[in-house]
Amino acid sequence: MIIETGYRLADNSRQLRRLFDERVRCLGLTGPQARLLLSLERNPNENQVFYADRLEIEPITLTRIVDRLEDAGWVERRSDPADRRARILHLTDKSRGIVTRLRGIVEALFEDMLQGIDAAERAAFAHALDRIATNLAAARQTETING
Amino acid sequence: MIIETGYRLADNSRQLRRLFDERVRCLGLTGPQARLLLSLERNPNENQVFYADRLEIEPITLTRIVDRLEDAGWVERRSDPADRRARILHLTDKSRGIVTRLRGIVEALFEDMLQGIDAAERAAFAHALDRIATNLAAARQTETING
DNA sequence: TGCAGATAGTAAGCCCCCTTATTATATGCC
DNA sequence: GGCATATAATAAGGGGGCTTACTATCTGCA
Repeated sequence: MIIETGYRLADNSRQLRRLFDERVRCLGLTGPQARLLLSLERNPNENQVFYADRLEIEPITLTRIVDRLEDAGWVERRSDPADRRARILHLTDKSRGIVTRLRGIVEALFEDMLQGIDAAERAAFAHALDRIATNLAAARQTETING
Repeated sequence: MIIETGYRLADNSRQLRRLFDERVRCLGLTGPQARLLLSLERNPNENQVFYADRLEIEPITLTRIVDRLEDAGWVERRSDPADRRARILHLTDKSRGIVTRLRGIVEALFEDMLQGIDAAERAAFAHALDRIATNLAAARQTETING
């Protein structure tokens, strides 16, 4: 029972990720690229470390994503006048119009996902997810300290 | 609210995957390699297409994983006498002993994850996950037909 | 029988993710 | 002021995921 629940959680999120990737593909974006653009709109004018932290990926991983987005004109790196090591990321005119569509895709996706689940169930589900997030964070913390 | 729940689901599963990857790493295995070994024990004597289907990855992806597992002596490819195109995958003496430990890691992982969630909550959670799986499968089905 | 279409496995090439290591710059403390 | 430490970004290199395309083989049907 526990095993099944664990596998089901992992499977669901893989499907969720795939569906998102498929739906943003028609915009010429990969999933991670779209996630960065969304993050860039929600929290503008930050450096690369900030967004790597937000997306929970390593800075080097973000660097490569930004490389491709910059090549394609979706994103611009500008020097931070206050810190010569840092680069501030900016949306471009090209990408600014797309982000609205991305938000629509995200909302539709989550709506599709939760269809047929009523408010009470959704609340219980969200609560369980919260607890799981806490448990997983604690487990990783323990790992880091002991291992 | 919906958005938060969607993001939380995606985040949780990323954490779950990471924790699994970290815990099998001390055995000298990557996450996908460990998942294949577990699948290989549960359903022995099948060909590569079968396991690709089980792990929900493309055959070419499985090919590369098997390449590395075979190089490291964790897995053996044998010709299928009934179909000259196919290769049957086998555990080796080296890997057979490890799979028990892998099962223990999976059980502990899911236990850690669900800690503090009582039986009724777990059942409701599992039920919601079922519904979500159905919804996501339906959405991907629609996608495939229309797009 | 014989050919068309399906299937098993793999190659090439792209993107994402990581660990480890390097360079340039900031910061903190003596 | 000067040095140790921390931080921002990137490079190198490996594993894993994909799409597209190819070969070998099997299967089904005329």
